[in-house]
Amino acid sequence: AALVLFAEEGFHATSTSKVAKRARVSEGLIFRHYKNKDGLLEAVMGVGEAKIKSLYADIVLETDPREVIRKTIEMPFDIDESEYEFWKLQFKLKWEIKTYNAEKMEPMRMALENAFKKLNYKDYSLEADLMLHILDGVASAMLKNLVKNKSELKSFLLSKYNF
Amino acid sequence: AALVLFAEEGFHATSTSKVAKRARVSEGLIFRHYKNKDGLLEAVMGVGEAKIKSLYADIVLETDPREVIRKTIEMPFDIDESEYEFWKLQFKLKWEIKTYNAEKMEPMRMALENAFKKLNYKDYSLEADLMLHILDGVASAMLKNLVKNKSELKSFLLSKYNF
Amino acid sequence: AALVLFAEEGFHATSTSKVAKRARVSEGLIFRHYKNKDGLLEAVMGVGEAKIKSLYADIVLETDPREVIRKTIEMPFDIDESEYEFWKLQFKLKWEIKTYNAEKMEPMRMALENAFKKLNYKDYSLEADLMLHILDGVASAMLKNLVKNKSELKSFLLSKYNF
Amino acid sequence: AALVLFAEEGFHATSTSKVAKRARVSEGLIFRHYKNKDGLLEAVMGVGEAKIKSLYADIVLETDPREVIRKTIEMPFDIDESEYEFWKLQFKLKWEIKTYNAEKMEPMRMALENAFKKLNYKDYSLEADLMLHILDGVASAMLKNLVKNKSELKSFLLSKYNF
DNA sequence: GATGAATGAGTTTTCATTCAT
DNA sequence: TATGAATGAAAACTCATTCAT
Repeated sequence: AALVLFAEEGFHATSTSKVAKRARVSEGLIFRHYKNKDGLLEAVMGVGEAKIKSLYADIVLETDPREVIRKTIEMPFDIDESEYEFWKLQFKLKWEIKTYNAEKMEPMRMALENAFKKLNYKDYSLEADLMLHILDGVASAMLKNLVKNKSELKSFLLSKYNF
Repeated sequence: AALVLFAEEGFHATSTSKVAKRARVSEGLIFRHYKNKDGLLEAVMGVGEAKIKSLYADIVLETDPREVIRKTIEMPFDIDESEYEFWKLQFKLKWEIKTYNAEKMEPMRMALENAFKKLNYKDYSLEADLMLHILDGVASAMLKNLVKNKSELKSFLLSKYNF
Repeated sequence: AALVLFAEEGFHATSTSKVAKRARVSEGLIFRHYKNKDGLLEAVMGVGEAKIKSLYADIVLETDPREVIRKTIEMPFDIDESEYEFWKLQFKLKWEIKTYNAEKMEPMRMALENAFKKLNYKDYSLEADLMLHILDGVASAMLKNLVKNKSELKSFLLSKYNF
Repeated sequence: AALVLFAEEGFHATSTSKVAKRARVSEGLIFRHYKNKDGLLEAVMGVGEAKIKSLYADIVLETDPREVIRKTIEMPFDIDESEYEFWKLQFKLKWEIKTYNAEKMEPMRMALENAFKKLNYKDYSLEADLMLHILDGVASAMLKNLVKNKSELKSFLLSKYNF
């Protein structure tokens, strides 16, 4: 319940009472389980952390450089719409919470850089950066429901990298 | 003051009393001028609206297609750091506020689409979309201070479009 | 403006800003003229005082006892509907304001008592009291728009006292 | 606590903080239980509603017409002084609150009308109306402590209706 | 494990009042 | 005489959090 509400309205705009009502439990129970509203947020983000890591793992462990790039591009398009709320929250929090750590991305960046290097891209480091920015932009747009035809955009992006 | 604080902490996390203190006025004055906390937000966004429109105008009125693309790419890099707070707010609000309208972008998109068309890009419409997504991603990263070397990234992006 | 609003919404529920807006003057002006919100109330009531006194005068100065009673009964029915707001305020204030003095009524009561005495009513003092209570009740009902047919009620009341 | 204070000072002149202090609870609790200050008022009035209904019931269900009239006249005099605050509030609210419904009185009026009819009063409807106005006036005066000798007034009134 | 009554500090908002112009 | 910007205190209301049960 917290996940959905935090995603919909934002962390600060969501009261614990709202969360409790939506979850159909007493407000007190939240604090019994999570100590804090912040604790609740951490728990919600913890679930995310795991999800994100498993997503990245598939890419980071990939050895074929072409596959690294393909999988990276496909990643945002593979998110099931049922998980949009969850991801919306993640993206929102990157703006809302000071303590949101950017280092989470680092392994991904390294994997990408490596892939571009192996494929003899000149500015492999910049290529990696740019790709992450692109995917951030694309994912943002999709989560805000601003992309009408996703598969079209996906094919287009892939074609840009010779797929 | 509201602009800075809303950008720093988010709209909901900023109390009107904080705004008043920062602005060195009484809290009451805020409500005399803006009626609501929401009214204050609207006013702050109104300033933004104007700024954005004038920025877009330069691009939308440009006739040379190559120039349209160059100017578009350069736009996020031309933002003065003193204006980062303002833009951070705009980007944050796109997530936080339900009523934030996406149609603001439409003229820009049309200008880009046209430019790509004139330059004989096959998927001109998708090219326009993608460019906007890229710039959204790049700008986001810059506002979050995640880009170390901006000019390098700028050149790199320009080179991708043959500049 | 104050009169109307105080009557409609009550003294405490009416803000000076509302009064100013309705009167189409600045809020400051109210305080220039009346010093206080209480001062404004006093001024409004002062107008009332005069009105009431002149109404009473006609009865108190009447020498014919029958006429005293007739005039007293007719008094609430003779109020023009345009003055209802004013009287509503007076009645409201009797409940709302601690300092509302009941002695205002005393001359009237004396006049009535005297009249009943002259007409050989046994309990002339109680007759006077009762008549004032009746008229208070009747006037209240009329001001609250609870009386459909006023002239009928008036005739009925008069007939009770042999008119 | 709210009942007493609303009665003493009026609804609008009583702050929720005053009510909380008097009730020796936190201010927040008021809003937890009643949602609004208006909600609190409604609750207070709800208690009144019940009280009033039970009072009326005794009269409305009475079959002997003489008894109906006697009981009606006696009603305001039977109010215990400990309940004056409560009734003061009811009377005050009739002026202060727009939504105060007059239909509450209707059953009483019908009972009275019927009684007068059975007793062959010519203008039975007007007699009923008048009696209610009288009692309203008498009760008002008593609640404002304007009646010195209540039992005297009561006997006097009863005698007027041949008791 | 779960509830719900209760709290205190804080938030938004209102309002009477002041004051320079 | 009149305005309107400004204020400070208080009002209504919210909310994270505690605690006895």
